[in-house]
Amino acid sequence: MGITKTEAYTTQTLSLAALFKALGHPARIAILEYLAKQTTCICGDIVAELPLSQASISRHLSELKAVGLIKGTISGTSVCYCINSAAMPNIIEFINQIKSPTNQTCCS
Amino acid sequence: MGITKTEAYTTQTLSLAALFKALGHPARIAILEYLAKQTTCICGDIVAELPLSQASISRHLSELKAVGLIKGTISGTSVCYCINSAAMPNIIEFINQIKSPTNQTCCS
DNA sequence: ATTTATTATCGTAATATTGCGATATTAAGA
DNA sequence: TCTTAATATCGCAATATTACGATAATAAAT
Repeated sequence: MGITKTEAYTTQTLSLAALFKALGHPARIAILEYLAKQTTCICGDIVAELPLSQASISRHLSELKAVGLIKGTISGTSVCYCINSAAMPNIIEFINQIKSPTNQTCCS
Repeated sequence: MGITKTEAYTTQTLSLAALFKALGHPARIAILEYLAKQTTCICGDIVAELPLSQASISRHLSELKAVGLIKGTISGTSVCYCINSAAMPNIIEFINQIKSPTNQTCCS
């Protein structure tokens, strides 16, 4: 990312930014869309869904997991992934706060 | 960002990712929080709000503007900024789609 | 016309991200 | 135990991001 002055922000701001950063890559959006499309957890066939190597997918999955957007459970030789709905309220709350009632006196 | 295989994703996935990427930096979160805190547009005093140089703030503002999260209108020698609520529905829709009814048969 | 104020852009250095092949790790099955 | 299968991690090269000082651009005011 280049140099970021992390010490200048609140923990909340930093964790929100981290959450959004994890969402800020098409492969990770695609992974989440795929997981959401299914009605159950996905154990193992995510690599086949995207045109990326197994190593790259694994990396993206671990980033999504690191910020709590997905959960993974080991199941034999494979891993079951599903979306962690618990991560969403923070995002929704922020967006609601942001889209709030600014009186658009000049930018209209 | 390193190399990203943009050609492998749908336009919608790419633009969602771009939107989230713009949100994925603490300075930009802080800018949006500041804009939301006000009841009117902000003309000019954003630089004083954050511990970044004028050049850096300007860059962050233009990134937010590029993805449509804020609007800016020139007003004399300064620029008036405010949040563009029109950008939010896409985000909310995606999050709602994502947090949807996965039967957590294994990841619980 | 000159100065002042405000914002944008350029150029550069430091650091982060992405993707992949290769390899390690872990668990199941023969 | 040896092999197979699935996922994770390492190391590297390519590229992107971030931040800043310096400077340009633009508009108001004198």
